[in-house]
Amino acid sequence: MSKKLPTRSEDYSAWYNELVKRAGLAENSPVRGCMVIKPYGYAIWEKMQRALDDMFKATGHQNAYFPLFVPKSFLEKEEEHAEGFAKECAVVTHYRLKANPEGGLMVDPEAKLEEELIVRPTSETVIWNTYKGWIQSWRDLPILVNQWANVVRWEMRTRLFLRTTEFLWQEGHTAHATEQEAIEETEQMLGIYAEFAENWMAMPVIQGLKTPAERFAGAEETYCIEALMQDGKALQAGTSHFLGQNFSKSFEVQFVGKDNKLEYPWATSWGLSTRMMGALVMAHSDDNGLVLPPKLAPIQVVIVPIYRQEEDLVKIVEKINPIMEELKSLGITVKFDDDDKYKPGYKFAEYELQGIPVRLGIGMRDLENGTIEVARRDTLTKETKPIDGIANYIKDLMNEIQQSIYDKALKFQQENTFVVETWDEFKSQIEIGGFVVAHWDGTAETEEKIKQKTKATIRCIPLNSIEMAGKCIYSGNDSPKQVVFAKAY
RNA sequence: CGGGGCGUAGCACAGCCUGGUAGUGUGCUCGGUUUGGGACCGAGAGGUCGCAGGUUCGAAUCCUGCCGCCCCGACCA
Repeated sequence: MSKKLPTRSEDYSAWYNELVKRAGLAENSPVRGCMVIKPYGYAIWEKMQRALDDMFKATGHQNAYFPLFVPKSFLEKEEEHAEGFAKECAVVTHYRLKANPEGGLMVDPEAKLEEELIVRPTSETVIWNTYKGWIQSWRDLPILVNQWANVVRWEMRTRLFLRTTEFLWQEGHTAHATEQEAIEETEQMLGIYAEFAENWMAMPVIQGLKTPAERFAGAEETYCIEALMQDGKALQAGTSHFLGQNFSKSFEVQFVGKDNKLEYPWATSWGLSTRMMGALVMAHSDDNGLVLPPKLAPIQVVIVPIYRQEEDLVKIVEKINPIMEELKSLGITVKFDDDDKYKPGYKFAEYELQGIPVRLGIGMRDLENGTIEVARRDTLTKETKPIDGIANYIKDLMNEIQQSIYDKALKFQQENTFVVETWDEFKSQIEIGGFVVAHWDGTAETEEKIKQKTKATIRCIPLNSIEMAGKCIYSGNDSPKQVVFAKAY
């Protein structure tokens, strides 16, 4: 195996795949389209889970768990939903194997299920079937539930983290007495996703609405956050759906309101998946490996001792122990790497590959001078600092790095967002990449034509886009506001 | 499902065209010297060459069939 990663600019895809594997995040599994998330990758995912879960709880949500299997009849109930997911479902048809006369095992034809079970591609149907039993009165509402789960979508082509057959996510499913309340919930959760992306992942996003063509199957309105990757392609990073009364009607869920009238509750659902791991990699990493924002780094500081003799190491340990304690008491996760199987240079490269935000180096020279070497992963800069007061310095540095990674990503996003007025400009800019802001006449036909001709899709209609009359770049018809186009993952 | 490519040591590959009984890098094991940016020297372990059949005195190499994987498209909250 070569020691160098491929470079980002030469072959982005190869760089990404190699990085995900080499940094110890995940690898392909022998099972079609599925991946193995390795301990280091999972540790980052756990930090993401924790951050999101805290935000969900702070807004009154609770966790619950619903079945993996969806009876086919459930999936059929909401027509658009059924149509949208039908093409990508794994289906359980039998419940038993038996010995094959020719060796090995075979499906027992006697054990055919009367009704096929679908491995959930999403849980709206099982959950609304359950909510039927939970909701009778306005007093039962709202229901604010989230589940952490795995889902299966049988996509034709897969990519580590970005589109795997099985993936992990959270899906929130809420029920409300009024339309207004449900819309507010949808928007609130989108806001939480945006806050998570920007404050935790240090990844700026555009919040917006999907066009009807890009909407979740069965939703009245789909809100999303869209991020820009370093190769100029967009990535849908999270979605929040206003489901109207589609599911409550399909599953015949009704409640008696304060006015003693029967009503259908209003629903939302919102999800964010392990795809965010891919986003994290593609948003910040460089040719030396991952760059993790401190808030999501499983290890925030690594200390590498540099020594020749065993007694030198003892001296270093003596010096470093109180600093480790101090860092821990400041809430910083720190690892001291005295593994003598590898040389310092090897360790430096390895921790850079893993994106550890700060590396401290300490050797005899430092012990004499009362100093320590501080290396930043994000800027790849090194400086020698006095060892006194180093813990507090590191504490501040964590915040500075978090901010600096965000600023860099924001600058990249801004520099790669282009406003275009004409079809020619549009075509050439889409080829180059980035977010392309342009007028659109609002029709599905135009949207489809543009997609066919350029492979660009409307990523979203930004929530903050201002009303500004113009002409559609494709049809020349009137357009009330600009939308964001891009090629997407 | 279409178009292209690949299957040889843990990993990455060469060898195949022109058949002669398997090699390089890296990783691994042991010993020694090293240690402030991926160390060096020496010794060693590790492969039914994807599977099945055929041609041949002889097949990783040629032929046929099958299986698997990757890339590009179609598909994709």
